[in-house]
Amino acid sequence: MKRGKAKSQVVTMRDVAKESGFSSATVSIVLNNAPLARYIAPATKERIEKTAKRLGYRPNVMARFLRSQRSHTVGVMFFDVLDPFCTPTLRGIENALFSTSCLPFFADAQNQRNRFERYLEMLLERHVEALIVVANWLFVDINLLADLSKRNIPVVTIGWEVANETVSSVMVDNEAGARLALEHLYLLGHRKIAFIRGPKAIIDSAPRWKGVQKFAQGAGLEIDPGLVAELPDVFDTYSGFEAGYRLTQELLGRKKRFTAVLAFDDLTAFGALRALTKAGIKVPEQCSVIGFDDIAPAALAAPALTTVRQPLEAMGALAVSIVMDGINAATEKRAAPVVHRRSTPELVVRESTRPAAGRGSGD
Amino acid sequence: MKRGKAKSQVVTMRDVAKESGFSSATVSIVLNNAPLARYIAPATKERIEKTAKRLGYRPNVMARFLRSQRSHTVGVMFFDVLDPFCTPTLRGIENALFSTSCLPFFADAQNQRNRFERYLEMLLERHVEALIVVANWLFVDINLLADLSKRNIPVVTIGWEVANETVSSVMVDNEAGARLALEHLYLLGHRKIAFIRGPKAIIDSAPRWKGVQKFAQGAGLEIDPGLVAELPDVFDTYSGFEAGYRLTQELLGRKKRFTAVLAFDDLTAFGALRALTKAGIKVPEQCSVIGFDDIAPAALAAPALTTVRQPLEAMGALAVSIVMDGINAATEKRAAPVVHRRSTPELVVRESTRPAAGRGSGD
DNA sequence: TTGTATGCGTTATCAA
DNA sequence: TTGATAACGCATACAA
Repeated sequence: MKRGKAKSQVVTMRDVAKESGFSSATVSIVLNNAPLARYIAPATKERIEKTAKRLGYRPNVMARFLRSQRSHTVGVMFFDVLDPFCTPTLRGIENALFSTSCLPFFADAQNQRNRFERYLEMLLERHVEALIVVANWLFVDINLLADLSKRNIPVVTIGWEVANETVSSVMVDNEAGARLALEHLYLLGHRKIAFIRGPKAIIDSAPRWKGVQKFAQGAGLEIDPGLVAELPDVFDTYSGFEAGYRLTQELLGRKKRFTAVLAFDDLTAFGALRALTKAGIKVPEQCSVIGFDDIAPAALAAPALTTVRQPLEAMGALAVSIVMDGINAATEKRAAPVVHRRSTPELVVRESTRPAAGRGSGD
Repeated sequence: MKRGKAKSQVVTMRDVAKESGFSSATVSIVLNNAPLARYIAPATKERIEKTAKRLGYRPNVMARFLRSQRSHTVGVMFFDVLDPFCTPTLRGIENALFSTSCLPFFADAQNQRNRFERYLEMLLERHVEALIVVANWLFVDINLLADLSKRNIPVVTIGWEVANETVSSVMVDNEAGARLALEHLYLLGHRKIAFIRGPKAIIDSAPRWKGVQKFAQGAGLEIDPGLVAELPDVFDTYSGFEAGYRLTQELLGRKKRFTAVLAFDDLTAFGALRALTKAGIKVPEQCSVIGFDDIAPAALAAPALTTVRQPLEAMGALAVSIVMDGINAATEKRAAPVVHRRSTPELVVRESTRPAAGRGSGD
């Protein structure tokens, strides 16, 4: 009944229609520049557009969804957004999404499975057109994600790969990255190198170690098992730091000389850095340290950390382009191809590495 | 016409109605546990609920919005999400929002005014029920936000305050924080202290400096103008680091002794740390450094940074509770109160500060 | 070149 | 205790 203007500050299409003197069908056609707009008189168009602007009309995405079945919305789910890995990835996703006029829903599982599931539910209730999962370690039932794909909702994971035929993924080329890191140390003359391997449960660990082994083999570098440590499978956000610290102390305790540490990731490297510093060993003068990831603190540390950079922003953008392809495929009733992309890591040389001390320690 | 079951994997309420043999009205009443559900036969309820579960029915939030005018969605807008200030804040927001079953849209202005405006537009099109703005420095036309408030969309800013009667805000008590920092140095015996003040354009700068001055006055500590530097008004994400580095070098160049540096924020402190290290001055042995914010890298640095902690997660949660009050007020047609909250900072003592060197440098 | 009518998935009002 | 029906804001098929 009473359409009180008291309540409704929101301008609807009907308001524009009434005000401009045309039907809402015409208004719809004009404002959306639909195919039929070809046949609308220019004067009409102009009048409608002007009143729309004057009234401050804004299309209602939700009402539109009811007809078009398009929500112009995607879900972005993090396993743990506090992981420094996530922020640049998020930036990359946001940036790429911006030009598609899709808006992302933000969800953070906080490494809890039930939160993950609840968020999946909420995302589904809101009919996201795609889902991007930024993953680090938590293990989620693959079927949950596969279910989405079956509903024709494209899913892509970043930093984690599902052994599954229905979910796309974007990961850095871990093997190449590890090779880059070791090669760097090798070219600086380091031969006694300590390694802190990643936890078994993390998917990146194996390929990184493989990269190390392959390079070592090719270069004739011997990996001393006495200089190899491995991170345990515990996953608080910053556990890598603590563990890196502890393992480096332990390595130091073994009384085997080493002139460089190759850490699983930057967090571990920071832990190593602190342990070395505490032990009175100067980095990089007496020992070099190299990390992996290039998270923000790497550039801030003193000494600034040499590391292998994951192109996280680009990976985020890549993920967006993959799901967008999927959305377009779905719209055109084509099957969305599932792809697994590998991005190329890059060596970033800063201050924590330098040529192996001539004589003095090594050899 | 043909309602092909080929396409629609989505279960609607009508599907549940058809399958259970009741009308969709009844289904709606039961599934929402509406007041009328009191009068529905238990057997009916059970049957409906079972079929709903069996079919995997999920309410469509958008369709629901059309009737209820509630989108169960809020906007979270960042000026620059790469600022380390943002991540914990985001976590706090997300965490508090989770229990309200509102889902946040993520928007990042990347410090660009036009992006900010475009996102505002997109958020409005999606009928967010509230807006939380996580701000650091960019200056946005206040009226844009005030407009939202006028539409009964509650707005709260975190880390930035609008000189305006319609937008709520949450900030740390900068004055108290600065006092905490200086007091810490003072109690450690430092008397020759260098200061790096914040940029004029940042709202936090003035109150922090006021806190410093007040404490100095109260304690009879002299602030040597020759030991005071000020960050310039440039705002790339990490410009504070560079500037802190440069200004510390300059301070060092003035040849005036100082035994501690009180930096505007952690980024600046990291810059100072590096400059000191480069100059061969050991921290904290020869010079203490204190920051402000307690961003993640502070705990990772070697030495770990002593700083004043902003309770960012709590601030995010507080912002959520403010807008939720606003939403509830709007629902009940009450006026939403505008509030300005100050959160209490906390001193975090780590490794970068220690008692002033007995003799040797100071005095 | 433009208008009318219908339906998208829900919920609220009214009848039965 | 339950079922028709209308309406939310929009876009399309069809009519004019």
